Amino acid sequence: MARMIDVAEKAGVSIKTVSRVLNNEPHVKDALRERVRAAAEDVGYVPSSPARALRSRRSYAIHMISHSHRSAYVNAIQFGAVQTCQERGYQLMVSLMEDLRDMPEADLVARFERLVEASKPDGLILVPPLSNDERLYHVLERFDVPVARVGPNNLPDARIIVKINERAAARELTAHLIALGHSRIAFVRGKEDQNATHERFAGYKEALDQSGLVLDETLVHPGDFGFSTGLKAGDALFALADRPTAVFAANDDMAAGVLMAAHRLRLDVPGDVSVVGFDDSEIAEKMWPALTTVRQPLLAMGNEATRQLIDAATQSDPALSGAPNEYLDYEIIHRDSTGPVRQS
Amino acid sequence: MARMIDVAEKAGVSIKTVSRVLNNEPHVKDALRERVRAAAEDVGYVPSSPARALRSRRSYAIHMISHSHRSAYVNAIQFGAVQTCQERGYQLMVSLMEDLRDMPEADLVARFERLVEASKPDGLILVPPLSNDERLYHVLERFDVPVARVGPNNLPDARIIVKINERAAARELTAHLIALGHSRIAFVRGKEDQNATHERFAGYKEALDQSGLVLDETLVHPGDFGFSTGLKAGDALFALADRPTAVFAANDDMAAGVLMAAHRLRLDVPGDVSVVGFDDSEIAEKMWPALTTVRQPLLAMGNEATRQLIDAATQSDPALSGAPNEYLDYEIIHRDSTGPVRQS
DNA sequence: TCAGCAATTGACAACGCTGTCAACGGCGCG
DNA sequence: CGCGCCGTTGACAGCGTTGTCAATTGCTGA
Repeated sequence: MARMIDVAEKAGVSIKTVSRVLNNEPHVKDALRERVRAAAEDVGYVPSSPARALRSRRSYAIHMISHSHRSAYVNAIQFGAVQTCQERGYQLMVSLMEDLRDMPEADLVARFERLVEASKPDGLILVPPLSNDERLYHVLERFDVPVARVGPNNLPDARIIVKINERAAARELTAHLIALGHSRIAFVRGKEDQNATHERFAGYKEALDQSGLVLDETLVHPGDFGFSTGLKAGDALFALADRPTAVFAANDDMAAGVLMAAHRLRLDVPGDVSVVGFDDSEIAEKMWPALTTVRQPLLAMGNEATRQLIDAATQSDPALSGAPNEYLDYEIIHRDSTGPVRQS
Repeated sequence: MARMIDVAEKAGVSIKTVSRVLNNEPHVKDALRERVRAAAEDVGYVPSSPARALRSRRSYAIHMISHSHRSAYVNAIQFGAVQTCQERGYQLMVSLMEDLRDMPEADLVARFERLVEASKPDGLILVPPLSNDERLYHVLERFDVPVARVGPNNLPDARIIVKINERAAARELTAHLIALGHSRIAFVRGKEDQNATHERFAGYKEALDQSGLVLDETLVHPGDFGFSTGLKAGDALFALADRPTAVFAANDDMAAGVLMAAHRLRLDVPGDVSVVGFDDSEIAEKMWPALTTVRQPLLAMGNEATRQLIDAATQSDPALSGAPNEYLDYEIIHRDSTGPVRQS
């Protein structure tokens, strides 16, 4: 309701001075600065973001794009993103993007053109599997918008990446199982087009190698990160004559499926079989038994992605931005689904 | 990049005509309309939303505000909201709001002033517990912005409400337990400041009354909708000399806690005790045993809230809008956590 | 004391769009 | 045949802000 001119009149200055004060620009005497601030407070001034965006070509908005598949993982990242946006006076907008593989290149470009051109976000946040999509990567190269990618990533020269060392985490978690005496450790893979599947599997394999164990291909099962494929994998694995004593599911949802398969067969967890997951999503501690898993600092990842985007947008010099893309810390969460292998 | 004037030049018309065509306004000959559309397509025109918003005072954005506590419930509603926004060419922005009770009235007003004035959303979506907050209700009355509230609601004359009949659902679910032979049915309450707690409890009580059962206050336990209070309630209830044979937790997360308490005591579910929840959140089918619960059409609720807001913003005549606030359909989902009472 | 320069302040245009209103042309009707 | 009306189209202003640049002020140093 109140506009800049109202503040200007109240303070007895020009509207440009008000603009300067409210944007913390230099070249205003401190006394005047104070007077203007007081006036703004007085009339309850709130800047109009459309006007600002139109004139300054900065929208003070970050746009997060996720695959059209709900997940606690994405939810947590988004939550972190909103937090940081709010702290810094930014807005978070969210969009869904259906499966990219079914979309012709031209549509994809058009889609992003609309998205980027229309609302001119100051930054884009991409989450898996979008964050590691090669076509999308190339399409976005054409647009002049900073992009932050969350999750494991193997794209060339992608600027802002926020991730943990999934391979090391998987290695560590597998090593833990081995230390408990397990040698027949099954693995349930996730979606094959997601980098997480490969990183986590690689870590699993490295741990086996380091302990001199051989990878038994019959213990590796496909999956899609969904509960039902975990269930299916569990059914298959537990039907094996020589049952695994531990199962590493590439994420928590599939671990829940494995647990259910175990329960149905009246197998004791962790007595008969240990189960671990990955992500420490919300359900991990709510399962029976509570799941040993790898905690990803998803909130912090959302925070960090947003922070870096805002910094990039704020600093005029792009060379300044970019705290190097180091790994965030993960943590192995020990709960009740793992135990020493049973002496038989 | 391409502006309206570029389209206008390409089509050999004035920019106002282009505006008319792209906004589907009348008073343009069909032939010309086609020519303009083709030109727009040709130059890859994308309207600038800041400019539109500035001039027309419509932002084509919906703002969803949620409590700063992540939940699958809110996530699902938001998902529905984005879907509909995207279909209708709107943007969804999300905000967090910390606990209102700790906030002085003045701060609350200021907060919303900033939010509503700055980005001028075409509508606000409120989810529990915000959607039933009385102070917030009064604050929002002052602003000229349509508000949609999701979830059970007892505020006076609140315009757009999207909900299911929680009381009837709770009654039906309880009746189901009674039909299975249960008579000692415990209830775990949620947060006391949320309407859902009271509606669900009321339904539970009505079912007992209708079957001539008396409500045993020792079987009613407090909670806060969180897993850990469910666990605590379960511990307490199962320690009772005369244990309940069924537990109705006011939401799924608490039901998961009750289940864990049962498992720890080596109680068989549903053999020794039946457990039900409410919401059919994502974890319901992933628990052991899979949870019997009430499905809320959360996606549809998000869709509906958004649809009504957009309709209200689109139609100039406010009387036209507002399909009356009827209940959306719920569904009792029968899974494996309920069974007949054991003959002893 | 006064030129010269930096610090401060303001006037004005412009961002890209839509609302208002005027101009134009064709057509029905007297 | 001419008047007036309606359906089309366009010129122009203005939404609220920031960028550019000029004007003013205050201060330093010769």
